Order: sequence, then structure tokens, then C-alpha cells
Amino acid sequence: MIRIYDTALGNLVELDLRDDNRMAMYVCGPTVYDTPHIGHGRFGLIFDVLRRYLQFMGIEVTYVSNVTDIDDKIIEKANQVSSSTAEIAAKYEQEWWDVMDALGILRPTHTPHATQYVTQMVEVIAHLVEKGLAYNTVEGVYMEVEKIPGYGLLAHQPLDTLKSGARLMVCSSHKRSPLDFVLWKPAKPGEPTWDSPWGKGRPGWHTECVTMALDLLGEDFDLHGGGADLAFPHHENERAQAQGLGRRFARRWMHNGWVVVEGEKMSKSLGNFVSLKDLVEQTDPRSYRLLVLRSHYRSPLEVTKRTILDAQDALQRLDALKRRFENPDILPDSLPDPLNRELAQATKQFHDKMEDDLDTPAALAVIFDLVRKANTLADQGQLAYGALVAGEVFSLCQALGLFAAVTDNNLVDDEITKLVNSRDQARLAGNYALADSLRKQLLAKGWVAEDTPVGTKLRHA
RNA sequence: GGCGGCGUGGCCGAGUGGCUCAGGCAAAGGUCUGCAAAACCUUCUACAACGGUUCAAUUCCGUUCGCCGCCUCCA
Repeated sequence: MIRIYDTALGNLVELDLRDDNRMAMYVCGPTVYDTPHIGHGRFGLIFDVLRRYLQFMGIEVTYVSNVTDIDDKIIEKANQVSSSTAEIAAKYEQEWWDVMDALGILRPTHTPHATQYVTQMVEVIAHLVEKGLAYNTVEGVYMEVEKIPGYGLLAHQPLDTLKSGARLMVCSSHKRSPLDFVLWKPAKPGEPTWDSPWGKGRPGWHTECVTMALDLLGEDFDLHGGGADLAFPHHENERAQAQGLGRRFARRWMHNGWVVVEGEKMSKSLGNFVSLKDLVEQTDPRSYRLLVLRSHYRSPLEVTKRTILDAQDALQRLDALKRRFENPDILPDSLPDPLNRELAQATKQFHDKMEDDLDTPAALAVIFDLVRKANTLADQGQLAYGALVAGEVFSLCQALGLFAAVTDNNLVDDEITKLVNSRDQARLAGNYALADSLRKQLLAKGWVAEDTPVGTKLRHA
């Protein structure tokens, strides 16, 4: 079984599932108040790959990812543009799914919304108050963090240290401790509100995830994930509430590293690429997936125009392989022995790497080695064997959600077909000057003509 | 102030106490090709600095320098 780095334990652990062959995971989703950026894309891709890989291995995955559709920032935005919070949330949620779809990220099994869970959240908060773990003030209901043993697990810091850190920052308020966090916020004029035993108001952010996770996945679910910054305080606070309720929470915690976009230089050269929408519109969306997979999920990932284009070029290798082995005439059942063993070994290595804390860079290296192998076999005239190896490449790519694309020749219009035919004629007649000029014309129209033993092939430039 | 991470060749990025030190992109040369493209082969630059441990360190330990994250809403 796969091993992952558990943030709570601080080392690698087997992901032993609560139920055999079933994975229950919760990944914190977006607060829908603005356009999604490349950082969202990274975490979406990473957890998508984890999910796909497990599914590829025959595990049934329940993937829950919430949508925070009521929050200070949404209210702020709504006020700014004189819109309602519901409209803002709907607009950015749509954008969210649009880009996630474009990136090839599978839709979660469930996407609970905060506003649909208010009643249940109120129950959770009431329960915590009842147990004496939360207290009501004029500023809202707060969770009393010091009553939770082991608070600071995910931060890897003892309570006192956290407290001294927190004191450096803000303060004020009716909190008993600077670390106490708000469970219920009293209404301000003009804000959307819900009824509660503590008056009209709305739930604090940290409560929705606990409530939804426990509701949809049940106690002791397998994995809770999100961006590195979420570990503390967000996830810590979810834990605290679950613990306060006396309910078992996530077995494992997994956090992905940050996307680094170099300040000034980056924004100038990259500009619009910071927004995911621009990224997927201006580049092959697969290239960002490849770029993300080429670094380890816990490392910081620097995204630049250059690295994206670099990934896009690397993708060409896969696409070229796909073109080459598009329609294998005959596929042998298996490879002769030395080759067979090599292939089996490569496949095993791929899985070993994936299961070693999702070492996608190493897994990709295995894939690219197989690409070479397939091409070499074909170059040596063993096309069928090459096709078999290429088939394994495509299969493994599936586990990563990375698909090779084939040029769709059906989209070629008459004009292009004419040019190609004329060029073929010219070549047959030995009129290479004309042939080359026709090639240039094709290129100008965005097509690359490749001469192969089986005729001229076209692909997009 | 506290906690944590990082510094690898032109670029991105794995990894390892020693043996041929991933992979991708780029560059150079070659094979193939009418020319290209694709593919394959070959080559080129490495492990921030300084100490220490060791028969042997890029890999372990320490120090220094540089960069970054978290402790506050954040993927």
C-alpha cells in the first residue's frame, strides 16, 4: 500500500485504510470570492493524481471537497461590486469548476457547501458549548483551545509557543486566549444571517470542514488534505473541534507545498499566467499537470513561463509516441523474455515510486525511459513490440491523468488536403523546390507535414 | 522571538555514503531523411561555503552565508 508523509506524525506512514479497498478523503476546497490561481491548480492536481492513482490500483475513492460560499471575503467582495454574496459565490464557483475541468481534475464525489450545512454546524457548536469547550461573548462564540489536549499537533509546536507567537500579532477582544478561534460570528447589518441559540449570525470557517467531513465520510476517515498553510491553524482547529466532540477525525494528514511565483520579475514576464483561467486558455492544460508532477508535491514549485513551455515541449514526446503507435496493426500477447522482464520491472518501479509518498518525478522518469524503449524497438523494426511498450506508457499515464493527444486529422479542411496532395505529387515528380514551398504554406496555416513510410502525416505546429 | 523547509549541471528537477551520480527541456555532433519532422546514439557543464566524522561525502554532523514558508485570512 502507498506510504505518505503524515503531517501530524512528521514522517512516512502506510496509508492503511479504514475499509479495505475503500479510500475516504477530504480535501479543503476553495472560498469562492475570486478567480482561481495556479496555487489552487497545484493542490487540485496533486490530490487528483493521488485519487486517480488509487483508483487505478482498484481502490474505490470517495473524495469530498467543500465550497466555502459564505465568508468575510465573499461579503467584502459583494460589497465592493454591489452584488449579493450568493451571486459572487456562484460566479466564482463556476469559474472554479471550469478551470478544474480544463485541467482534467476529476469532480469530487461530494462538494458540500457551507451554506447548506449551517444547521448542522449550529448543532456542532452547541455541543461544544454544552461541553464547556466553547464560550459565548458579545463578539461571538469561541472555541477554548486550551481545553483541547494536544493542541498544536499539526503546527508541531506546544501550546505555549504558539501562544507567544500569536500574541505578537493581533489581540483585542473577548477571547480568553489569543489562540481561541471563532465558531459563530454575530451578524453585522446587511450580512446574510442564520438563526442560532446565540442570536443571528454565521458560522466561522473552521467549523464547516469538520461538520461536513464527519457527515459525509464518518469518523476515522482516511485522509485529510490541503495546502501547507492550512495545516495550522485551519486543520488544527478542525481537529480540536472533532476532539472536543469526542469523535475520531482524520487518520492521516497530507499537505502540499507552495507555488512560488517570483515577485516582480515573474509577474511581468508571466503576467496573466498567475490566473488559472489564463493558463489553461493560453497553454496546453496538460503542461501544467506535467509541470506539477515533475516536482515532488511537498517541495515548493516555481512556476515561470519558461518551465511551463518546457513542460509543454516534454509533452510533445508523449504525443509523438501516440502518433507513432496510433494504430498498431497487430499487438502481440506478450514480449519475448528479456524485454518482458524489463517491462515488468519498469512497471513495478513506477508503482514503487508512486507508493513512496507519491514520488511523481521518479515515476515520470520511468515513463520517459519506456518512451525511449518503445521508440528504440520501433526503430529496430520491432514495431509490434514497440507498440506493446507504448501501450504500457499510455496505461501508466492514465494513473497520472496525463493523456497523450492525437492530431485530429478529420479537422483538416479541403484547402489543406489540396496542399498536401499537391506536395505529394511534387515530391513524386522530384520537384522538391515546390514541395518545400508547399510545406511552408502548410506551416503558415499551422500544420507540420511529416513524411513517413506510410505517407504524409499532419500535425498541429 | 518560536517552529519548519530549501540551496544539485544552461534551465527545471529527482536521488544517493563509494560502483556507469534519474528524468525532462535546451545546446553541440552524429545516424536516418531529397530536405525536414519524428526517432535513436554520443557529448557538455553539478551537488552554496567552511570545518568535522569516515578507508571514502554531494549524500551524515556542525558552523557560516543566501533564500523561503508557518506562527494572522490564504491551496
